[in-house]
Amino acid sequence: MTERPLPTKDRLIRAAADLFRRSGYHGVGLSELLSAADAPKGSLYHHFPNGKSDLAVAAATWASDEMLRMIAASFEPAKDFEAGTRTLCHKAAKMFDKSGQWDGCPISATLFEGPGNTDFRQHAHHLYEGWITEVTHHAAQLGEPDPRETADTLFILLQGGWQLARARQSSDELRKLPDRLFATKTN
Amino acid sequence: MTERPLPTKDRLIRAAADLFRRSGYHGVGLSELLSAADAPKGSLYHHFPNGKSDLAVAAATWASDEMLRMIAASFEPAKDFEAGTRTLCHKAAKMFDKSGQWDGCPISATLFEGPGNTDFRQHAHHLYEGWITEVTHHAAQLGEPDPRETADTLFILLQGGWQLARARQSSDELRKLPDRLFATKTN
DNA sequence: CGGCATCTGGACCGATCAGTCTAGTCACGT
DNA sequence: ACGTGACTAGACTGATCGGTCCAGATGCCG
Repeated sequence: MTERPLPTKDRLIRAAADLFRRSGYHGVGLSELLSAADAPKGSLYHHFPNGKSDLAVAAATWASDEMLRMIAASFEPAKDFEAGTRTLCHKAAKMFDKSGQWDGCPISATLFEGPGNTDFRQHAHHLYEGWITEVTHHAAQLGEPDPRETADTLFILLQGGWQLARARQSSDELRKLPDRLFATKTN
Repeated sequence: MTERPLPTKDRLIRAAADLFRRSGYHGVGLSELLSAADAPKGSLYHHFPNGKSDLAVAAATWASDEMLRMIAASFEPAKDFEAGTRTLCHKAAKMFDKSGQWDGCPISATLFEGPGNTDFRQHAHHLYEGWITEVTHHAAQLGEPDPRETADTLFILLQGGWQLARARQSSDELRKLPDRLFATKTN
């Protein structure tokens, strides 16, 4: 992929997304962040005038966009909704393994665990609804009877499944998700 | 909301459970913690020699025990597993509303977002398995065909549903959980 | 009463926190 | 070659962090 001469701003965003997901907003210090991104403090406050909080929003948004891309890449080539769901859960499991099996959801770790700030939480809500809207769209496209409710259910399963996978240190919990969703629903 | 008859140690544990759930382990300072518990620093280090981390483990364990009690109270008087599940989700919804609708799961906020410490995470795993074991027990007791898998699913739904409820600021997401679980499962 | 252990109160510590500030470097248009 | 704005570099600051320490209460035995 394109990873060669990544500009400082992007290095900051990616390092932030990575570290916040691992330790939560308050669990990451600026010094750790900057050394991970290999950037000096001046650059941070040049690109993100409000410092850590601005960077956190950017990092969560970037992570959310990646998730949207993953959703689209799973459902667009799918024959039906079940196939797309299986692909998505499989991709999520791979991401889980690649992350070291301890990280949480990038959005909740960054925004929900962040400052008491209401803007943070509403932004998290906005990003989550973006995921659900995207899934709803594909569910409708693929002829699912109740796309809105189905998308909600898939969101819940992914969030809960990720948590269980994290506790058990096993991405299998994510791979088994579609079975839970479709086991009795084959009509 | 005065807990005056409560001994200092318990006041610390409850304040910690409350605050960690709201802001995560790193998001709560000792000063905030101590003023919430109305206790001086000396008491903390008397009751919890290792300080914040000891207290966090105690708080998470206490919160977990409360959850175990809630599970037992939901399933013991239940005619069947579905009834128990509905009671449990209803109780969870009430707890969600009472918590101010922004707090997360006390265990993951306290232990997963805590220090990189492996002990923390394994303890979280241990507590979670305690919940699942308890639900498995009741599911078996109430004649559910596959108690282990059913308990896993309920755990996933509760974790994911709580997250969605938090984003949407609506405990209805928790109340609707049993419908998602039993809608197509009317065997 | 004395003697001892448990618990409390808070002053104090070095480390680290997020954030500020300014001098210096660099790329690029002219 | 020069000027200008975008960007980097890191020393510095005041606040707050978690943690230590010990003198004083307090309770509970004799």
